[in-house]
Amino acid sequence: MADTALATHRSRLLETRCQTCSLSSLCLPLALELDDIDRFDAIVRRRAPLKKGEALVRQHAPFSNVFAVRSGSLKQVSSESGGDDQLTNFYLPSELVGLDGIDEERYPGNIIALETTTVCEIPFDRLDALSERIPGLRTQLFRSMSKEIRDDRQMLRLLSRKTADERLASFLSSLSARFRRRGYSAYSFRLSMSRADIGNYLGLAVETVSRILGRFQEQQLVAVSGREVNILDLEALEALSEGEVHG
Amino acid sequence: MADTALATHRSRLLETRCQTCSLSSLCLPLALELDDIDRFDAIVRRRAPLKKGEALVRQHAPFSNVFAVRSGSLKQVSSESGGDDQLTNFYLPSELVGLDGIDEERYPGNIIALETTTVCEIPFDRLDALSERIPGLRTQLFRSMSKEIRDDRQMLRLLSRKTADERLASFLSSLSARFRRRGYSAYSFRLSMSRADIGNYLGLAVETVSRILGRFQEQQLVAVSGREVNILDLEALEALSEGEVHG
DNA sequence: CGAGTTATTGACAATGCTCAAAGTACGTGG
DNA sequence: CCACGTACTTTGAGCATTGTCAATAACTCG
Repeated sequence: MADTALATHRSRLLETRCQTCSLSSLCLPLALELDDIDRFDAIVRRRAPLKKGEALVRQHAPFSNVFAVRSGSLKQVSSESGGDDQLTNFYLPSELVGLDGIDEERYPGNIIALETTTVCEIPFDRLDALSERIPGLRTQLFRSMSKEIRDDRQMLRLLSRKTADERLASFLSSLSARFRRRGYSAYSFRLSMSRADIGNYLGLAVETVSRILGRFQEQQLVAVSGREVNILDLEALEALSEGEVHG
Repeated sequence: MADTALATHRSRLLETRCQTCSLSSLCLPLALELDDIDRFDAIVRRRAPLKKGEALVRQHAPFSNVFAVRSGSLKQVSSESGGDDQLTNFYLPSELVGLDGIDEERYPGNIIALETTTVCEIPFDRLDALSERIPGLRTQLFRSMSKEIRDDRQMLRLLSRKTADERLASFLSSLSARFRRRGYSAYSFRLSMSRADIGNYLGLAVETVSRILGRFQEQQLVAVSGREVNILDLEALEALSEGEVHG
């Protein structure tokens, strides 16, 4: 009995250690030595899964942790006075959440689970301290932030120059690439976000999202059924997303 | 003779040291002890001024330095295949340029001087190493990057939700605030960027920028003459930029 | 199974873009 | 210092893309 409990306990610990985590090659400790991974592991806190719709952090709450997504997905929504929300990001497994709160020491948006989602909680002050002793960790942190800036700049381009069709095509091919990178199918996946979320993120009305998805289907680019997506012609989508005309 | 040369040399050194720099309260070493400022100072390289239109860095060039603007201003322009450029940022004195190149080890855009501009060049590997020994410097670096992410998210909101009028109003009041923070007039300044640059940045056609600036003038919000701007009603501009209707 | 949310579809309107042309500022060289 | 060429800015007219409003259809989950 005690043996079984212990075994269960140990296996639970094991499955929640960075070294055995399937995301280790994508996540923050990706470049670390074994010893360093252990040190990093020691400051990480595992959390109970979030249910769909639950908030991981609330806008304006004091900043103290960053989070790495283990499974599921989240959205970040910033509300301004006037009730118009802006969805600024979707987060998938291995991605780091909360880095935009460092500066003002508050989280700049609500982070909401789109489905059942588990995250690792990483106290930022300890991460910062550890990054002093582990240069590789510091590098990785700088890289994550730098990448986030670059991604946002891509998004600026999307919002300022792309047509509605190009935006949807970008969105789908980018999701496809992100899933592929994580070992999932690049051609067949389920959207965890609503059409309204997609529209909000892409700067389009829900109706436009719906219409264009319909059109893509007619054009045999994708097969969409509710939130289930099958990509039929990834190349064409990618071309479209870069503004190349299609026949 | 030798004395004079030495004196000149020393004074030139003095005027280009962080401790005597008028931007020290806004720039990277803002929170450091005197000793640490000296250590930071030692890795900073001063550069000959850039002339208007000159490139500080070219897109895709290998990343090695970040830069702090000392005087003047710059724009960042990313070109994608297909010749459509996206202007992603304007940089004013004390701001840090190049942080978005860390991740890919290439600069993601051309950085072009909008007028005669001087910058401090900071080798990133040395900055990184120094940030190991000076926690306050590391904190400041994280903050700068975090702020850049937050600013970009604000920009996403602007591009995805704001009307052309709101965008221009945001642009002007944001510039006003940035000048004020740097000790310049918040009400009277000269735009170093062209209407085309503004339009590109805000996701608008040049013609729209011109028309709306004209309308703002009719409405007595600003007085614009070429690139010279006088803000007549900052409150109204700020209200407008948040989408509040105006009479 | 039914209430509420989410998605689709249609008709119409508006904001901002494109194209075109003229006017103005700028800077370079004579 | 002025003249000229170039680049930048303004203004007008028509139009396209996408948003808004409205109604219906399809899920989702107690």
